[in-house]
Amino acid sequence: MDDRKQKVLLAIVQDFIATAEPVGSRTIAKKYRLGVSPATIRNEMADLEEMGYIEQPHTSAGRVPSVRGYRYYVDYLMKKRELTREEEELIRSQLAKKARDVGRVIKRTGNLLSQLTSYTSMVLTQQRRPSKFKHIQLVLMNPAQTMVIVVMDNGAVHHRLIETPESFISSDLETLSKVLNAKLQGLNMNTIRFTLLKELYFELGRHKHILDLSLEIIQEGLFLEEEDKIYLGGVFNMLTQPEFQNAEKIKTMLGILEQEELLCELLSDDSLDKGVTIKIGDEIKDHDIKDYSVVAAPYMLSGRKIGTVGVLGPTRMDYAKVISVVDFLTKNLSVALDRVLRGGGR
Amino acid sequence: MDDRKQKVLLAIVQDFIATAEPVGSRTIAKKYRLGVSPATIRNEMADLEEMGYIEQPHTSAGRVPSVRGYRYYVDYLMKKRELTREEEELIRSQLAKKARDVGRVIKRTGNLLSQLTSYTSMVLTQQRRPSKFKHIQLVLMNPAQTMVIVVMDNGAVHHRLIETPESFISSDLETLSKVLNAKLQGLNMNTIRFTLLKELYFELGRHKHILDLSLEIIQEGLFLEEEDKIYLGGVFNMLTQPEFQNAEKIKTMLGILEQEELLCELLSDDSLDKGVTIKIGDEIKDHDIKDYSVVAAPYMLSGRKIGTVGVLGPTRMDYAKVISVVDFLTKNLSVALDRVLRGGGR
DNA sequence: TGTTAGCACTCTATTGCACTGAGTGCTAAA
DNA sequence: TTTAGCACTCAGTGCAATAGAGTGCTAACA
Repeated sequence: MDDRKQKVLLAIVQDFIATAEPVGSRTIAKKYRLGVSPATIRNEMADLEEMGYIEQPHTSAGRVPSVRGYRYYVDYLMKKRELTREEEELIRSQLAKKARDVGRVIKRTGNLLSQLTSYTSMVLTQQRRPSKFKHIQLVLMNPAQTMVIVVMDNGAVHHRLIETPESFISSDLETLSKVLNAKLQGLNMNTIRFTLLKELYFELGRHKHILDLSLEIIQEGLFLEEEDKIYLGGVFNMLTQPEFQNAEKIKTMLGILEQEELLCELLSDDSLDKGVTIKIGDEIKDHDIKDYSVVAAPYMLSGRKIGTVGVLGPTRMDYAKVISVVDFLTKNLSVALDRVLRGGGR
Repeated sequence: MDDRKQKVLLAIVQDFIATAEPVGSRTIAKKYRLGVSPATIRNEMADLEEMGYIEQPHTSAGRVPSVRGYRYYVDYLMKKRELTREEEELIRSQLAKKARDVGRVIKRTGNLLSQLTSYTSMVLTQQRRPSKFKHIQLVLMNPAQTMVIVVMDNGAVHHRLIETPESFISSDLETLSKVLNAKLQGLNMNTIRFTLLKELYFELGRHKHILDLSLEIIQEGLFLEEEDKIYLGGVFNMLTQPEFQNAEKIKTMLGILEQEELLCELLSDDSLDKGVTIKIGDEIKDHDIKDYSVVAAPYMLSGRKIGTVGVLGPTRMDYAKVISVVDFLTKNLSVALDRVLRGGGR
């Protein structure tokens, strides 16, 4: 692909990203000053179309980038864009706000991302680390109920309120807690099951009911927490994009957004990479999603990946901007999370 | 309002609910067999319009119920609808599924509700009960980090990981936990602040850092937990309704749904009532929402209201059906929650 | 006095049609 | 190789005619 073709392709992609209208040869000649006439550009465009980089919605319309065209643009033509002072400032200040829990930070991140890009943001939180039992605590809440709290070594805390016979008193529970803690310390599920159960039941047989429930909660902690949660932000925001004049388009889009599993898969799939990943149109398997692109990047906590941030928008999205925002944001998010999860909360 | 007028109004509301098209006099005469001619019905309709129960989109269109018309229908004309076997069965089976946590049940409820009604469901969880301190537990996770867990008497559990000096050992933390538990038992924030702080700091001065953080977490537990969370379901679902052919309508609707505070307010506002509440169109203050109605009802846990379930749909919604579903669902939800929060989780 | 048939009238929605303008591809000249 | 010129295509727009749904009113009827 010669130099001029690249320039023409770049012009088409940029213009289409900016206006959402098919781009004609005249427009390019005028706006992008390639020093040649529209006719020449038409010839180049005919070539580019043959090569599969651009398409024509109908005979009398201008050209539109194809998925392949976007891909070429993203890989070779696109200039890196730096964030403006204001954008950096906004991100920093939002993430610096004191936040009480992770959920809050996640939500704020999503909104921020959507606000900066005008597309829909997705934040996935992953918990993939296998965990071990760390601590159990039984707290008598009232004569008939006990709170069972289980702490895993990866910092997860599970709790549930259970019914207990009125005969229980605080010190019973304390003893029980102590024994369980001593016996189960640092074990994972496999180890717990075979060696210790009999021993435990023998020793604490009297409290069978509570023991059952406790073990069940521990089990949950060990097995079931590998769950991804996804947060979406700025759906309404994205509707200001010109492609969404049409009710059908909106419906398709909402249809995609309601398939949480699909989105989760989309985001967790990048898991290998460290940096920003870009998926364009039908590079994604799902058919519905052929007119959309996703820009995603993982975020870390103490060097370990704990989730992914992504932006979903039309294939026509402003990749340069989105990429820079996602990149900057994920880096700063890691810092912010560290502060919330560790420090004094501010 | 005489008997025949009621019949005409009923016919108009029913037909409009079913078809979403303005209803003409001929249609009523034919489909609803009132035994009079279209001309007579036209006279009645003119009266009903004058009385404010129906409206005409334009001169050559049929009539459409006004908010007042819907209100009259809901209050006086509507026949109670029983759920079908299948519907009841579906609700029962979905709620009977074993669920691991409340969030899961809430989500499932929302989806169920939306599926049954074809409108958007909203589930609000409220935590309005003032709580007292019940228990604090410090767990050493690794040489440098400690997990602080605070249990409130209403069953809320708060936790956070904090940094601790390496010199700490498990028994330090145990002592600390014990003292804090003994001193702070059953207090609310006001009491804690004045009497005990000095005493505590004197006694445990050596551990000032950890004490500060612990108290902060307790404080959060006491003050900040009055937070409502709302879950929305089946937004996409609702788009199958004929009013959403138009992109603008969809945007307005999504605009409403993105205002979480507004929705929360809408649902928490019914807090007084025990049963199903119906708000139609501009009976709701917010202007955007004038074409929508909300049917809501609270759900309970051990006799105390802990949240609200609602359905948001066009004013033209099938009230009879929605009301019966919401009613049945909230009643069963209470039972299901009880099982999850208490029992063995299934 | 209430009901009904008939009719003129209103207004929306649809259809067909001509026209405009953007944009192309091709050809021939520079 | 580039460019000017030209015929051609096709979506979009505006306009007029038409169809159809529904009304309100009047006068006749029971």
